[in-house]
Amino acid sequence: MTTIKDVAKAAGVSTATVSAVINDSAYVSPPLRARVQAAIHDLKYEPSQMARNLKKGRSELIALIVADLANPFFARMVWAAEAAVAAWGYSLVVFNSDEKPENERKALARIRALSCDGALVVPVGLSSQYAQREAERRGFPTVLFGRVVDDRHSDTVTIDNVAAASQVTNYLLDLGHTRIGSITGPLHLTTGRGRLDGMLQAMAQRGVAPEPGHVRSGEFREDVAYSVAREMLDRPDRPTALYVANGVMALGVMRALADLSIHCPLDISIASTDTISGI
Amino acid sequence: MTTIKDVAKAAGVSTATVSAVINDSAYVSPPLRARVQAAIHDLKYEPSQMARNLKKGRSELIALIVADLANPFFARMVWAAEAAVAAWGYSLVVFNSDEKPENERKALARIRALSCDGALVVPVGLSSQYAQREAERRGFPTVLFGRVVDDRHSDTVTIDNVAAASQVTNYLLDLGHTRIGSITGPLHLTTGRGRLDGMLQAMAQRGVAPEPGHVRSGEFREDVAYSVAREMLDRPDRPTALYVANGVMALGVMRALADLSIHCPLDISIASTDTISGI
DNA sequence: AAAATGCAGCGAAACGATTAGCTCGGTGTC
DNA sequence: GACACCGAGCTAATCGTTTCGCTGCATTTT
Repeated sequence: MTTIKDVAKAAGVSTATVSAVINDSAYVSPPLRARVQAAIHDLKYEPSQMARNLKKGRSELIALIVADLANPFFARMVWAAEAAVAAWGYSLVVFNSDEKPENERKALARIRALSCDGALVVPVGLSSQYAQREAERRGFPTVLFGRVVDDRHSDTVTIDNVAAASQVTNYLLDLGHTRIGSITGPLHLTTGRGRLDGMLQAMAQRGVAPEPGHVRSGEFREDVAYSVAREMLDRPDRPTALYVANGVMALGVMRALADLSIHCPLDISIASTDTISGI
Repeated sequence: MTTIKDVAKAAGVSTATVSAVINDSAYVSPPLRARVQAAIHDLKYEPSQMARNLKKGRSELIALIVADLANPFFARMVWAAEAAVAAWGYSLVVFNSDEKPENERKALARIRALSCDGALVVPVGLSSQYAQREAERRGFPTVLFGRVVDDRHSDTVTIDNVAAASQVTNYLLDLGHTRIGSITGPLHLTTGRGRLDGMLQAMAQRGVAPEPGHVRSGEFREDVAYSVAREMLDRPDRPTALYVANGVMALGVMRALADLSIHCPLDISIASTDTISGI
């Protein structure tokens, strides 16, 4: 590999001058600058990002840890994050915690080792762990996404899950449904608990109570939603409308409907938070 | 940050010994080893991956350049690639060329600068550019995925597009269809050209000729497929079956069908290479 | 003319690790 | 007892940059 020293030698200048030319960090007279640039070109020199990183203590790397890369919603996040960081000259390192705290922990360790300049994390959300981890994160730019953890020291981007669920439930109520069921996510996550709460609130406000068997929780997975839906819907007293916690689960529900020959929207209404294209 | 020197000082040994303990690269007597480990623990020392990289010339980073991160098919590739590299202790840096050669070129440059240890690339596929780039890539472990470019020096993973399209077309023919149309991808890509060729071959072998207006090409995009499908299908002489080049385009076609109140599979059969969940 | 100023460019010390080569004391052999 | 040998641990060079502080030289000020 050709280094800055080779370039310096070829151009008959010091490495400091080459560096100045590369980074435009100091005035270099036109003739020297030209010689340096010619040498860079001739030798096909490219600065080593690694050496630069070591010296500057920054890596121009941003990390993204998502809770489930197989979920199209989070896959879309990769797309968005890549575009954003690329626009600033950074590169994106992607990790999948797969909803496992252990994987998230490993990823965070690796991120520190790589000296990433910042991290975007969809936390797996066991708040106790975050408390202990908070100290480590202190001073390291981290933004939590989607799920709120009990950690008042981290910037977090999320939606108002309760309000969202409440709105969608009211919409179903307005359509005239009274037998509304729900398949929600894990209740230890705000995206699970909050959406369920919002739905229950909306129904309570209208004086409607969901039947016990019509409200079920599960993981944010297509197959889980499928099983739950098959079970819940394969009975005469099934709900006439279903609020499903997220897009992936809605897919599972749709598959269950197809298998049970229940037609949507003819026989049942399905609503969900965060749809994914294809539904 | 705490460095290897701090640890060495705290443990009363040289940095070489600390390094030996960390990497298990040389015998260190139990007492010293214990002291070093204690110091590492006390100081919460973590080796700087960057410094290590610089010295060893490897980054433990694998790059992935996909042609379109918004396409669920490639998003799924991110999932698979992340899992694979993580299993080997590497991390995945993701780039989106967005089907633009210029972006791909930039990503490749960045990958070299970051000293990634290898790259997985879904090439945008203008072969001329690859020829000129081949020299740069020489010696750099690169695997091309999905699309074959005119470059006999790169390892490539792909499917037999012609055979795949041929099979699916034969299936449609077996169902009794004769008015089969196709919406294919860009013809400068093997995933575009090959799939069209396979379809035409299969039809020719059965003595069936597609109608001119029933074979159209476009970009691998949902909206493009939608427009083309609307136009092609909103006529009385529309095909009774359609072979669509990929999953994203099939989504667009399905949307067009819904808008035109054409029912699938009642009124028309739709087949595609690489479905995406949700259809 | 001497002193002061400005400035282009250089030399060398970092950054934080790995590792080749050396030292130094203890064993084993003749 | 002299010699070679061995093995644990250290010293210092190295990876490829950036950057602080210095050197001369040319110009301006007194």
